[in-house]
Amino acid sequence: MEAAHDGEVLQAGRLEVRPAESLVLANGRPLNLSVTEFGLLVELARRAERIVAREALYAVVWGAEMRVGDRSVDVYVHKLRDKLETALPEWRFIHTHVGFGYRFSAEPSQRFYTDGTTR
Amino acid sequence: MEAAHDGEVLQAGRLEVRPAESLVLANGRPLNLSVTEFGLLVELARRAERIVAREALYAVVWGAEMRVGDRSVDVYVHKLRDKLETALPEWRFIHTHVGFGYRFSAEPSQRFYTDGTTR
DNA sequence: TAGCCGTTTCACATGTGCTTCACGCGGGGA
DNA sequence: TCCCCGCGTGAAGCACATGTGAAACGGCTA
Repeated sequence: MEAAHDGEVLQAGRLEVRPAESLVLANGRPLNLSVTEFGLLVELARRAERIVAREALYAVVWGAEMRVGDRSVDVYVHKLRDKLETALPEWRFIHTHVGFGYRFSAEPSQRFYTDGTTR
Repeated sequence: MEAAHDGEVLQAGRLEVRPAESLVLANGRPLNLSVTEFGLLVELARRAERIVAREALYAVVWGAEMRVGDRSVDVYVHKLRDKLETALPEWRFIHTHVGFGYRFSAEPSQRFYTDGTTR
């Protein structure tokens, strides 16, 4: 069945998502997310390491077909990145694949420069 | 079994809840709560660190299904916060998760400002 | 009966979320 | 080079959720 996610715990780095409890922990501390933000994060995390199209995310989180030109997913990805960045600055979780969609994956947030250094 | 709470003692910071004795201690001093206030606090404390929906709280404390638009839980959360704040100003116990419900957890009542200081 | 206490309900204040828009930037193709 | 398209980002406007004080109500007791 589709909804057998009771004890489901999605982990990525120091991020822990518990769909059944509507709870997200960063470093063990609860994150304050809106219902939509939470839904989007859950669906992204469930599809970790895979690229998910905006239309697919919209369909499952908003429960409707995405209209052309609708930027809601983009906006909410931005909100999520904000909060995740604040809670866990050392990691990046949501990666853009231009023309395809987003991919969830915990990766160190190193900033590389042309000279090869990290600052 | 569900009701084996005889010697149950719920502790959170300097707050101690003893359901079997209908007693709540703050800094060792008994708190004066009404029956409903006490019931709500017990159920919140039993579910510490988890988000509990208003409907769930109403069901277990009032023993009935919550009607849409009923604000009782909100009002009693407010009453509880009042009394807890008076007794233990340094701690915050009941946290709101907009759209989801309340979460019980003893957390220092620090006020953070944009400049990063605590006043 | 008057008064107290706890509960419920209500109205208003405040806070937060959702959608949409506008602008900017950067890469790729004409 | 210029233009177009996709995406990042901040903000405005409205809707909704929650906080809060007080009135209304009912049972109990002095």
